[in-house]
Amino acid sequence: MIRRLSQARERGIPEATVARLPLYLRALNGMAERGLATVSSEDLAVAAGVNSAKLRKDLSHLGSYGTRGVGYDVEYLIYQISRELGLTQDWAVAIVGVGNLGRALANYGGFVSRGFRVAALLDADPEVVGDRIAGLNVEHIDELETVIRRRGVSIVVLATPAAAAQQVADRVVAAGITSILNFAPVVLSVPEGVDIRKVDLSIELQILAFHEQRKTDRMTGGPAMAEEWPEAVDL
Amino acid sequence: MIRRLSQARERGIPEATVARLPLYLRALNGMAERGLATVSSEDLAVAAGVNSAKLRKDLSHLGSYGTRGVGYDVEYLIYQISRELGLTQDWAVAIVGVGNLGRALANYGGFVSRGFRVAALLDADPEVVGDRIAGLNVEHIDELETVIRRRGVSIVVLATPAAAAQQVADRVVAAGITSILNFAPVVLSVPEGVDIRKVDLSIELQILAFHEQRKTDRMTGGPAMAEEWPEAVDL
DNA sequence: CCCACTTTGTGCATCGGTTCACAAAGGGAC
DNA sequence: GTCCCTTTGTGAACCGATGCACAAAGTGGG
Ligand SMILES: NC(=O)c1ccc[n+]([C@@H]2O[C@H](COP(=O)([O-])OP(=O)(O)OC[C@H]3O[C@@H](n4cnc5c(N)ncnc54)[C@H](O)[C@@H]3O)[C@@H](O)[C@H]2O)c1
Ligand SMILES: NC(=O)c1ccc[n+]([C@@H]2O[C@H](COP(=O)([O-])OP(=O)(O)OC[C@H]3O[C@@H](n4cnc5c(N)ncnc54)[C@H](O)[C@@H]3O)[C@@H](O)[C@H]2O)c1
Repeated sequence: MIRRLSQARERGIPEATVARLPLYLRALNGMAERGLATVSSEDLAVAAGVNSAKLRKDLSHLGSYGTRGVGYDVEYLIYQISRELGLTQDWAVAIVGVGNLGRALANYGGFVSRGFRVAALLDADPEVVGDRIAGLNVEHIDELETVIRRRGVSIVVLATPAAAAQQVADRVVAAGITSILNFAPVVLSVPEGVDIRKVDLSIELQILAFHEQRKTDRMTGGPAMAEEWPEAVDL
Repeated sequence: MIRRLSQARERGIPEATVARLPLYLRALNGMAERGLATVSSEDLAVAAGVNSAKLRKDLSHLGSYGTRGVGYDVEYLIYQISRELGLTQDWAVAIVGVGNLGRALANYGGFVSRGFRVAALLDADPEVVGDRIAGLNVEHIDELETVIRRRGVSIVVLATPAAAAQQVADRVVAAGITSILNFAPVVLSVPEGVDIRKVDLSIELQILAFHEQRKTDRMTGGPAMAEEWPEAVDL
């Protein structure tokens, strides 16, 4: 029987769901390696660290791929999620800014594993340009447009200093890129239609610090309520 | 006049707000450097890339620190947000797993700038132990408990391979740590009360790929509807 | 001192996302 | 074929977050 496309398919998958699909995919891959043929929403939910009702609702947005009384076919679900995420094609990624972080990313194996391929490394520093890292030549940022076109790059990872990030982002966007992963601690401004995701270590640590402070406050009997502004600063 | 503590203070700041405070703080620091004394919610919102009503509501959770008709005092607001986030104290951070990524993190300057201090580097590989990185000796993972206690570490950054992450997390938690930033692509299971934040490159790329696919699909006239499962796989 | 102007702080409607709970679907035993 | 058991898919209630819109508060000018 040809499976009916649920009306949910095509008509926008919720953003929160999209963000969890890679998690399910990772859990499923682990299960496939261990030779499991089917999995229940309950088991998969546990492996992915989410609630099983949420998992079922998420999957229902892709279509009706489970079998009541049985669960989901592991391989089939891997294929469906991969396809939905666009991982059945391979994506050429360029890393701009080959410093501490850029090098770590370039050398990172887990990158390649799932549809992503580092296709170019670019930097502005003549000292760095020409270096061979993870089998790739570091090219000069002046070549940006050419490299993007020639290698079919569609995702750019920004690992330059904060001061250069906006300027590089502008060039990258002008070159036709619409997907950017930004590691620099700045709010990038880009035109409508360009997707930016950011990874910000410092923000993550600050959020942890906030909660950590709450925990220790609670133990030591609450924060020092008095101290609001140590030396009264005239507003 | 002593400022009244709003009832919102102390009684839980929304998680979404907490996640944005570091953003406001960063924008404010930039403004302070440029010598601005006060800022309106509108200007600050633009600098932080959010809606101004949201910004005002966020700040209102900390207290009533603005002046109608004028805006917010930059220095004062920096202090209030810093205090709320717990950045007026300094936090000792340990990095476990000193490979590609761990090294980049250890060498990262922006780390120290705001209340965080890398206090220890730990690894299991005898080849790596003893290396001097960013002025710190890499210590053996066996010393974990001692190092955490002696240096007053309260936040641990996990940069080990995925396979080791859960095991290391267990030890770290047993040593009394309740805040972990995890770079390994695994769902860590930890007891109630332990906060985990994760940074997952691969997930970010997959989310970008999803949207990128949608964009190109739209241009090429929608996805190939027929192909649902290339070679019918028997369920 | 009053008035016009600016900008905050928030009540309220709305929205997206989560969770519960259950009817419907399918499998397997006999 | 019938019955029982398991598990999906989803309606509906709920919850937190967002954004509009405006009254209240404060500034500065005359
Ligand atoms: N290293 C980390 O662990 C870490 C963690 C979090 C965030 N970050 C952020 O990631 C970014 C990179 O960090 P890093 O430690 O690798 O810095 P880095 O200084 O080691 O490397 C930056 C690289 O970008 C290059 N560059 C500068 N301007 C450029 C331009 N216009 N075009 C192309 N390349 C340019 C430099 O030549 C250098 O090689 C920074 O914004 C940093 O704040 C780094
Ligand atoms: N490098 C990247 O750009 C990148 C990006 C995203 C995610 N990650 C993830 O970050 C983690 C680290 O990546 P990497 O590239 O630095 O890997 P790596 O192999 O270069 O480094 C891992 C380090 O952890 C150490 N280690 C192993 N077991 C340990 C244990 N039980 N206790 C303490 N240390 C132990 C190893 O000796 C090694 O030095 C991995 O989980 C990886 O998937 C890395």
